[in-house]
Parts: sequence; C-alpha cells; structure tokens
Amino acid sequence: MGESLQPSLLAGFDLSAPLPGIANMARELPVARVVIDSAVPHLDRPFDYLVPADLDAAAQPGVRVKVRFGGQELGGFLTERLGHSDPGIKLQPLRAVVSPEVVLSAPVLATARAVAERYAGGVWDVLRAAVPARMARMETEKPSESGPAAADNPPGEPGDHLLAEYHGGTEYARALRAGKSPRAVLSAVPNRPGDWPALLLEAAELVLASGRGVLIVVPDARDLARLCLTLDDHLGSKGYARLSAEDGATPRYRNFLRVARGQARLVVGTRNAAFAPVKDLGLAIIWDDADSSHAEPRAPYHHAREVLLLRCGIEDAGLLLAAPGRSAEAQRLIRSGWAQELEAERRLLRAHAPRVIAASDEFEAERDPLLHAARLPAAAWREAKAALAHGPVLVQVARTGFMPALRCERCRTPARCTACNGPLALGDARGAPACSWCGLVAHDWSCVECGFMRLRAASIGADRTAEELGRAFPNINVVAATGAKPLHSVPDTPALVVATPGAEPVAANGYAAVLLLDGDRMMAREGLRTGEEVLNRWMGAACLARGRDGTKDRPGGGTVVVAGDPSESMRALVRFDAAAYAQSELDERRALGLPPAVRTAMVKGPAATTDKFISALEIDQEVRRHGPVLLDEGEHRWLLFFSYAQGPAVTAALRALRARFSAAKEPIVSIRIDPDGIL
DNA sequence: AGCACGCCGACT
DNA sequence: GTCGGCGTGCTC
Repeated sequence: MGESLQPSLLAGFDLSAPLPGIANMARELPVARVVIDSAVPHLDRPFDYLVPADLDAAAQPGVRVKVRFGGQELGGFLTERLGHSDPGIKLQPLRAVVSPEVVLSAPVLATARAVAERYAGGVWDVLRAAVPARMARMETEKPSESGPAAADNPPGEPGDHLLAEYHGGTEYARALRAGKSPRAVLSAVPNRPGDWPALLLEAAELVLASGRGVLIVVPDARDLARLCLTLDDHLGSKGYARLSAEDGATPRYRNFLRVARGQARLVVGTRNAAFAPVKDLGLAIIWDDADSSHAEPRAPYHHAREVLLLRCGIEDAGLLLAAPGRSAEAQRLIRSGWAQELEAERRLLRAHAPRVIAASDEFEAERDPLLHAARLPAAAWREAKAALAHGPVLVQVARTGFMPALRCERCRTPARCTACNGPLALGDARGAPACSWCGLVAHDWSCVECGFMRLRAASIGADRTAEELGRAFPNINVVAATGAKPLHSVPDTPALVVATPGAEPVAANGYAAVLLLDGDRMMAREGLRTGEEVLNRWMGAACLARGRDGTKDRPGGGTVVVAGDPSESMRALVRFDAAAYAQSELDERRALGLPPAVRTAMVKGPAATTDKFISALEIDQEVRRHGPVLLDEGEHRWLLFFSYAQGPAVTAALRALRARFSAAKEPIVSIRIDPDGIL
C-alpha cells in the first residue's frame, strides 16, 4: 500500500480531537493491524487500531486481541505492527490483548488467506478452523518435565528402508534428509513391516533429522489412533504433538500450545491439523487424501489436501500424498509434473497384496436361502468359511440404517408406492413392505416393469447384515463396527467383523479374508466420482487383509472377495492398480471437461439474487456457466466450470462480488468451490 | 449488528 | 427554528 511514502508517524490521526489514551499510545509502531471475528463478507479485511502503551509489549503479531468495532466488542488476531495507518481514519484503541501467547504464525496466516482466496470464503472462517479455541488454564499449566522432543530410540532401526521399496524412493528419502522439499505421490504396499504408519514415520524422521518440522494429516480418529501407536513406540508420547478435534477442547489446546511454542516439531492430526503452526515446516504428509473426511463440512469447505498444497507453496515445504489407493487429484499432480510418483515394485506388490476374487454369481446364492438373505455370493461364503479357520474375516457393507430400499428381484426396478410413488422399505418389524413416505402397506406388490412378484433388499445395513451372517455362520462370533459404534481394532481370533467403509477395525495380524458385499449398492449412487469412491473404499478395506505371501511377522493367504456387477472399479481392484484407474478417470474427465480435470464453483440462493449475481460476475467469457437449476423453495443454482489457470481470477471475482452484494444488503448466496457430490 | 449522518415533517 | 422520524451506509 502507498502509505509507506507518508513521512509523518502521526498521519491519519485526528489531532484536533484526540482519542482517549492517545497520549499513552506505544511510541514505536503504534498501529496494530487486526483481522476481526466477523462472518460478514464485506468486513473480511484487516482494520487498524492504536496500541496503548500498556499493551505495547504484549501486542505482538499472532496474539488474540479484543477490539471495539462499530459499537460492539469483537475478538480478533493481531497480524502486524505498523508505524502509521491510512490517512483520514480515526483509529480506535486496542481494547485488550487476550493472551500474550502467539497462536497465529505468519505462514499460517498466509495459508489461511490463500485458502480463503481459493475457496472464495472468509479469512475468519478459515482461522476459526485453524486456531483452536483458547483454554486459558492451559497457558499457565507448567509443562510436564521433558522439553523439546527427544527420541528415546535413535531414528531408523526396524523397517528403515520402506521408502526404498518404491521406484525413486531412495532418492526421495535422500532429498528429505538433505533438507530439500520434494513432492511425491505414493500408493502404499500393504503388509509391509509396521504398515503405513511405519512408512510415514520413516519419512518424518528423515525430515526431523534434517532439522525441520513435519506435519502428518490423517482422515479420522481410527487412523490417528493407529498412527499414534507407532509413534508412541518409536518416539514416546512426548516426541510429537497430536491435534484432533475429537480429543476435546482442552487437550487440543494444550497440544496446540506445544506446537506454537516450538516444543513439538512433529505434529499429527486430523484435517485442521493442516494449519498447525509447525516451525520451519520441511514436509507435510497426507494419508488417504481421497477420504471425504479430509473435507471440512463448514464454510469455506476446504480440503486438507488443498490446504497443504497451498501451505507447501508458501513455506517451501515438501509434500507427500500417500494412500492405499489414488485420488484423481493426486494423479493430476503427477501428470502435471508437480509431484513425482513413487511407484511400488510390481513384484513386491504382487507378493504382499491379497488375492482378489470377483464374485458376480448371483444364481449360486439363490440356491441357498440363508446366503440369499445375507446377500452373500457362494464364492464369498466359501472363502469366508475357509478363512475363518485362520483368523478374522472383515465384511464391508454400505453405510445405511436398518431400513433397506427394495427392488424387483428380477429386473432391479426400484419398488415404489402405488399411491404416492415413494420408496418401499421393510421396517424392522417383519412383514409386508410399506411406503417410507406415506406408510401405505403394499400387500400384493408386483413389479411395474416386469410383473415379477418378489422383492429384494437393495442393501441392508451393518446391523442387519451382522444378524443375517450370524445365521449363515453358526458358532462364529459376529461383531459390527459402524460410525455409531466405532471399533479401532479386533483380536487375531476367528470372527466375522461387519463394518461400513472407513470404520473397518484393524486386525492385529491382518484379516484372513475381506468380503466386499455392497459394491452394487455403492455404485448405484449417481455421481461423477462414484466409481472412484467405491474403488477407494475397497482398496482401504483390501489393504487390511493379509498378503498373498506371508512375511516373518504376518501369515499369508489373504483373500478379498468383491461381490457385484462387473465394473472398471472392480477390474482395478482385481489388478490392485488404483493408479491406472485414476489415470484413466482423469483422461476421461479431461476429454469431457469435468472435474477434477477442471475446477468448479457452485452458486446458490434466492432465485432473483442468484441470477443477478451470476450476470454481474466479471469473469472470462470462456468460463462455462450452467443454470439456473430450480431447487426447493424457489432457489436457483448455477455451476461454473473453469480451468486451474483461471481459478484465482474466478474465485477472486466471486469473493469481490459477494462482498459487494453483502454491503448492498442483498440476501446471502452460498458459494462452494470444487464441491464434491453435486455432479 | 449497532451507530452516525442526513434529509423530510411536525411541533414548542 | 428546532426536534426527531428512520433510511442508508460504514464500522479501523
């Protein structure tokens, strides 16, 4: 800004009407620039305040402050100290420094700004996710003995060469150790010593040894628990900091302070840990970036992978995207040359991946009513039966409640109510199917397409499946693990473990078999990325199975049975090659001009305002505009398609216009950038 | 969300 | 001539 040319320290102060306390302001750098806690779009910019002399010492960049803003007291972060402000503005004094603790570092602020730009959202919304709520007592708590992270075990004993099992991995490791910041995408080989936590730890230790900090972001509490077991073993619980919203506000803030104070150089956590103020970040690692838990469910709906991409650019840090499968976005980073691919040795993958069997033999199951009820293909039943002699068997089913949707058994046409056209379902009370909208009981249902008179459950939930499997496998212990009843691990004893995607417990020595039962149901969801999501869920579960060959610490013979109609996803699972699948998906999207080969924005709100918003948008003519789509309650939705190169200009235009509309008191339009699940 | 400032009507 | 209606726009 041009004010650096302004010679007078006092420019901008109204000297004719001194403010209270102006005589007592700080002598050096008397102006504090503050981002305020306001969700109002046109107030999403810094405001300047005067620093009273008594707050001078505490008013450092990065601290929480209180300010007076248009009649009310607001919270905020002090971002800068300046010699003077813009001329012609009466500055208010800073009301208070909430705590001298520096909780917002310069690179994190820069990242938050970049994230807000990318997602056309407010900086404050990002900061709220980035900086955990203050817990005042934690600030005075004396740090429990051992100071900076000290590894009890020197880095690098068992499994020190896991990265070397990938083409380019040795060079990648060397670069990390040498203080460089390489970027890579890796699809992890399962059943290696210590599994993926050991692989990520190996990369982290190389960077720690180079004197820099490391950040590891995982999708959820289950993965975090698994990673922390490994870290506790190798570094001790004091050797790193763990940041997860699920740990609760107090431990979260305690750990956050250790990071902010530079007492922890290795940080692991869930999505918002991507903003952890790690000092001198050398490497950020994201595990399983295709998992939807990495997307923040609140505005501006940022994704941890994109946060880290921006942050690594800002801090010149390395990035490692590691996963059981491969997201199309990760594949794009390889294809564009931004990241290198660390590809597994094919021979190694063949030996350590489980054997995968595709079972599409519906008619076999029909002969056995028990298997039919549990919708278990005969091949799956045979494999499970055999595997149960050696260990636990995982059964992955689609996420849904107790109430299944019904279809015609012969032609698969969804069964609908004759009165209101609502979907028919079986309640938990056994009996005739009923409409789940109007409740009308369909006594003698027949298919409107083919006249067939038998129904089949399109899918049933984990609880119901567990019940049915109990009947198909008498005398076998059956446990269910779902989002509602999470279970992190199961013992290495024969049992059937029914779980929904993402909630699969880990078996101590791997599962003897994994049955993937609800592929058709998961595939039935209309959506551009359905095939990709299904493959990722399958790969995630398949990687919990034992390998084809045994290793010295794990038996072999692992088998995966995938049931359902043949599909590209199924073929990719059988070949255990998510990278090739992601590449072909990406090629297809590029040809069609669809995400993630292009970027998208969704604008939605009251019809008139939204249409006006779109026509007032000052963006390149080449940006494709689709709409309006009429939604419920008179709302309109528009979709914009634009290239990655056009991205910054488009999101900047959306942000600027949103601010203009907000200032003009137009109703709120909601904007989502690169939303998942709309297309 | 609150507060100032501003341009019209009603009243001491 | 002055007080005050609330409509519009800004808030460091």
